[in-house]
Amino acid sequence: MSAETGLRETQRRRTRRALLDAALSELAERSLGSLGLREVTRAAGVAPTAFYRHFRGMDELGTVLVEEALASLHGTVREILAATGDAERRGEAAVRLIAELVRSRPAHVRFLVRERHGGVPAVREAIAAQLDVLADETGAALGSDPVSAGWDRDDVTMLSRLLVDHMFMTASAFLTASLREEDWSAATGTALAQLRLIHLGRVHWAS
Amino acid sequence: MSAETGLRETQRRRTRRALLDAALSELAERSLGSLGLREVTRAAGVAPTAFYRHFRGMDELGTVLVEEALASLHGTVREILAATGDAERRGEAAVRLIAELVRSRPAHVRFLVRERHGGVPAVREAIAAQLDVLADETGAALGSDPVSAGWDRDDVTMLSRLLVDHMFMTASAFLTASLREEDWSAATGTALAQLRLIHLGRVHWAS
DNA sequence: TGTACATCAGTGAACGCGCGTTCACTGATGTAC
DNA sequence: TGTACATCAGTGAACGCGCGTTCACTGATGTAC
Repeated sequence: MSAETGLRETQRRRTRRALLDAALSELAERSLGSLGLREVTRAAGVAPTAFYRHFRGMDELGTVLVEEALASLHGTVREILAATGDAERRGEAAVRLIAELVRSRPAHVRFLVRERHGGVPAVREAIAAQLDVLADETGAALGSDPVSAGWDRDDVTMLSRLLVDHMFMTASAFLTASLREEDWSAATGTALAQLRLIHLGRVHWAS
Repeated sequence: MSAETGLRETQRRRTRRALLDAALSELAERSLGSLGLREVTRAAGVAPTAFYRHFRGMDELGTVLVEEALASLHGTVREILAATGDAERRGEAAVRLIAELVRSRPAHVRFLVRERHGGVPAVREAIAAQLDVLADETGAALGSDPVSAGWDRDDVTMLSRLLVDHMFMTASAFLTASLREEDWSAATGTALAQLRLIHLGRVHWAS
């Protein structure tokens, strides 16, 4: 088959992944700006010098993590926007999909939440730019929703931003709650109620 | 007068403040976890060893910054909750007070926004604990508001959290917009519209 | 299939550097009489 | 007010350490014939 790859390439990819995973794992309790190259290679089980076979430096590894994490998020947002049914059902789908993202890729989500306002300008700006894109996509989806018929551009924008920020809020709550099932369902309930309240605001909006 | 202090004490306080201010200044583009003791003393214009006359280490300086920043924020929240008038007026007061806080203490606000989800557990937890207190105070204020009469505890809590998170959202938007007057007024408009929408949700809420 | 050579992911030693922390000190400020 | 002593904020030298980066290397994998 055409996707066949040699042993060398397979091993190369494995090491690269080990470096990225080691970094994500270290980032559970640290921030990107304070993470060192030697810490990553130590956690990945390779010599420090092996790092340079895969990345120019920590900045480049950071960039790759941003791309990976944003791809996960982007997929989830598209699924949320594609949800059908009444407002309550779509809200439930949104919260469920966010919960699934946090469960399946906790390190990616934590990375985004932490570095969104974090101390590495390039990473912060890359996340901000992608959130603008997500807000635009959300805005486009809202535009084709009868509830928002006749809304002007600024109002759609302010609602999109509120929803995107609420998604982060919810993701962050799930991360904090991730240990106790009881906290997890409380976070779900809170997020659902907030979406319900925002929806009521939309229904009665008159610009 | 009893508040009289000697030259020595005056100079001591000045150096301590210089260290705190130097740290806040460095934190404009960095995160606390990646900030070193020598960087702080260099920026403050004192020898590295002078640091130990004031703080046990960087952790203790971080703790003091948390206390200072949260005190600023707490004051603003109390003023917001004390605002009177109809919903529109109270919303305007809230956004104006947040804007004033960002203008008067940008470094404190940036510190809170950044370290709220940042890489130093002790700082993150101290901020989270204080935000719980602010949410409780907000909840108490909502409880004595006719619009929320008859709301159950969980609903008041979810709204308080939404409002506190929205305050952070708004503060963060002001920080990002701080350079251009045009962006600043756009951020004000967005925040006001979001509060208006949330208020509409409250008015039509039925648990 | 077997052989000879090329590639290149990962290694280990070595480097210069800035870090946090210790220590004994200095000299201005504070205090007792 | 003047003198003798105590305090203590800030200093500068020194330390051991882990960092990022360089370099020539090794040996398994890939390729050409």
